Amino acid sequence: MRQQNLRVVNPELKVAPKKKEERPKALEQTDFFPELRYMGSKRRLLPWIHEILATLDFETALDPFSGSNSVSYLIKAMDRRVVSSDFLNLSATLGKALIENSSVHLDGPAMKRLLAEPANTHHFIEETFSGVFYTPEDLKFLDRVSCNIRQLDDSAQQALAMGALMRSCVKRQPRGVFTISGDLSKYDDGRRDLRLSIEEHFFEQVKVFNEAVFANGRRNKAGREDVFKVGTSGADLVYLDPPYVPRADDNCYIKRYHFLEGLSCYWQGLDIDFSTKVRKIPKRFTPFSYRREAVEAFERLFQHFKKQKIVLSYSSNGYPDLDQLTEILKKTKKDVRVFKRDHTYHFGTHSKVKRASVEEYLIVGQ
DNA sequence: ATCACCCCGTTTCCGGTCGT
DNA sequence: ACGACCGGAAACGGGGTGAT
Repeated sequence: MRQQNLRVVNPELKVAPKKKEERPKALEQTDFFPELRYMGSKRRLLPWIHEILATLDFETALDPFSGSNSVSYLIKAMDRRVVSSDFLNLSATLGKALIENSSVHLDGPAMKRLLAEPANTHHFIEETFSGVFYTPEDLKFLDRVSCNIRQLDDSAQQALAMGALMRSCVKRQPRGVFTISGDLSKYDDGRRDLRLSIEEHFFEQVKVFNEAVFANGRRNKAGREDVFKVGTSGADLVYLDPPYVPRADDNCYIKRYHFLEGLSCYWQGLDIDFSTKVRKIPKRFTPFSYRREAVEAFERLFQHFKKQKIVLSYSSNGYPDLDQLTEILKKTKKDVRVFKRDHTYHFGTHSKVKRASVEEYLIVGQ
């Protein structure tokens, strides 16, 4: 405890607690959300998104680009029914653990089974990623737990354990992306997360995921659907956070998170490209990644959700630009409003390099 | 209360190939 | 020639923490 805290202060005079009381309950719950270091994550924007969602009348929300599931988590915390989906299995897994699951935890018996030495151990991860990521002990541990996860009876427990395992892997990496490999000692700045083994992380992350589980009195769902195949019946709002075409770059999530996507299904049915240094899996197609197809993709997207209120998350970095997007949205929605907010990246790159200041948008159409 | 030091993010850059 | 695409990696300052 700090010295200053020992000073006697009249609690009535303190201002800070008053502020705390004013913070919405839903946002308090989002403090428990286990963030991945995920590209495009809206976690820091959750208070702003909450503010705008709170003005809208809806009972059931779709989140078909769920990603890290942070916005689904927020909407669940706002006591609405949530249907979360993504075309990545890692996102669907996080959704099953934190959105669909309301009550299941990883208890003692489950942990015992997860950590047991399996009868017939597979060595796929150890054999494939030796010298690429992690230590041999870490890789052996990943093989062991991966095998044991599939032996659990409860699918929510499986998802929770996989979520904890994925977050352990992310924390053990010096950067949030799986594009750097080999000798990563130059990135070692002494931080605690790099000193812990994946096994040590796993124990911590199981606790974190257990504490993140909550119920909101609704039957929430999480799945892995293409956005154009997501069912819309019964939903009155859709939150859309599609990948966007960057100005001069790509937005491929597989290239950054291939390891987590593979891990989430133990690379079942996935082809590994051994010509790549980091053992990548094939990129998955989405029209939102291509300049040629993005405009048409948005037209189809808005058409697909023509009966729902649309809340579209977007940034000034993207193509097509805000004006084009609002014009497209006006084809299916009478009332289109744009909320803007400056987004300063807390971390990141190249302050010497000139770049357009980024504005985040929420475009609401109803 | 101040300040040095530690932690750590994630977009953007770079150099290359491919397709037209 | 040109832009799209791809694999891979760098950047550097904000914010937290603990010692003083």
